Amino acid sequence: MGWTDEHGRRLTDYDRPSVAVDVALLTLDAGGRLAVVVHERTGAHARGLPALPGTFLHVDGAETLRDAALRALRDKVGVTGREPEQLRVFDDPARDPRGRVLSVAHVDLVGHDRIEGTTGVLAPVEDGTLPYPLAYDHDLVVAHALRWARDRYAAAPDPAGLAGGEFTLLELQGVHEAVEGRRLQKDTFRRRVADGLVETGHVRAGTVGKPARTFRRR
Amino acid sequence: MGWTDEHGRRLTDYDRPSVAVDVALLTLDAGGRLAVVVHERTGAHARGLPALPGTFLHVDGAETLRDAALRALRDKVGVTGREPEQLRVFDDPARDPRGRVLSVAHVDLVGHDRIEGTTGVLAPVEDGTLPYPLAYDHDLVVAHALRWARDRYAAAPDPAGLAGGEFTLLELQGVHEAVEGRRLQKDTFRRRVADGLVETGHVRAGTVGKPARTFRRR
DNA sequence: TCAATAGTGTCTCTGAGACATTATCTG
DNA sequence: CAGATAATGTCTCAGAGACACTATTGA
Repeated sequence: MGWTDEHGRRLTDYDRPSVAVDVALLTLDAGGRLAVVVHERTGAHARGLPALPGTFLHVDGAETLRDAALRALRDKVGVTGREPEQLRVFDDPARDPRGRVLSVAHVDLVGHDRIEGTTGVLAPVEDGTLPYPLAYDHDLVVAHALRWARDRYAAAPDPAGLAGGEFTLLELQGVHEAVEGRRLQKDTFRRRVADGLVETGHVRAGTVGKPARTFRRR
Repeated sequence: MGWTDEHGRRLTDYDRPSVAVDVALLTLDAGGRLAVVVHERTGAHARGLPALPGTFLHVDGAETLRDAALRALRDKVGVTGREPEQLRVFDDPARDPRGRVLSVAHVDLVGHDRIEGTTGVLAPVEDGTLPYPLAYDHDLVVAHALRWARDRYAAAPDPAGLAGGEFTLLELQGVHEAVEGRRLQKDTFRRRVADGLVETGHVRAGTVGKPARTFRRR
């Protein structure tokens, strides 16, 4: 790399920060409540508060941020096949006691079924706050992720597919209530999402009351 | 820095990327059209296409991304007193031929008066495209910045204050048409912004026709 | 039959969009 | 006065929100 800048120096003559990625992976717990996947750090070299799955960007090998985020999900909580989205960079110089570490926060939403059997731990996100603090500035990351998810769910019916492939309107409404963090009115909700749904022709039978029709996302 | 990770290594044992900030500073040119501030790079060590004002993050001294963005604006185009906002990270491994450089793109909107007399050059952003290509992936940055600006201007009247402190509704409409990139209907526009404005009590006199009342943002 | 859940008709309110009209200035 | 620009009355349409009613099932 023989390039020099306006002062005649090479890139590597300057001090560089470490760059990490952290992923706020949101999901619903068994009770249908919004939660974020964290991992307990119990090793000899990494103890302390639970943290979001994260890792350092591997510069050798030209890894992208997206690939690093996928690697963190796989290695830290055993989740694969996701498509995390960039949220923002957290750059408080004091955010990591080990040195100057920028964190490129990512966010994704995943169905509960993809979490089961993994090493991830669910931390409920009750009205925007966690039951215990997270490591580094990860509480802040979760707060941003939550706003991102709410914006997306306000704009389209279940964009992440948390309700699964086929669902009744009431099931879909439950997912939206969990993510958006507020109760919704069923008739208003139905009309809001109707355009984005296709009827499957099936019904959800075997319950008390009138069986509900099921839908797919368009 | 004695901290070690789960593999017993220090942070600085890993290869780290260079981190740059680039700022898409949007403004209106003399004709009231949307433009982005670029600078020509004519030095011996940096020739080529015009680029957005940018710089490398200074890790020594614990510089934040925001401070680096402000420094880039001051040193590269002579603009001060702004509040750039983070847009996203561009991380294509091939985006900079000098090596692995992540760019944290920022965006800001500034009144034309703050650009006059600076070393910046205005590149018009005609319906989202530039008249000539920019260095690196800066065309992509501008495209994202434009979307950001349009979203903000769709939500509130002139959030960046491009119209100045006191303006007529038609002047405000001209600013919004330039940023949003479409013609607006005056009566619809007036009602849309009315809530966010306060009447000054003055009128814009000395023109032909009925003098217009002037407003301030609330 | 009743209890429970699903689904819809309809009313109000708000805001965008558009057309046409009225108001007030300069020359 | 004419011409130009400012400002607004009013109509339509669409969507959110809410209430109440009807529909269909199991027990």
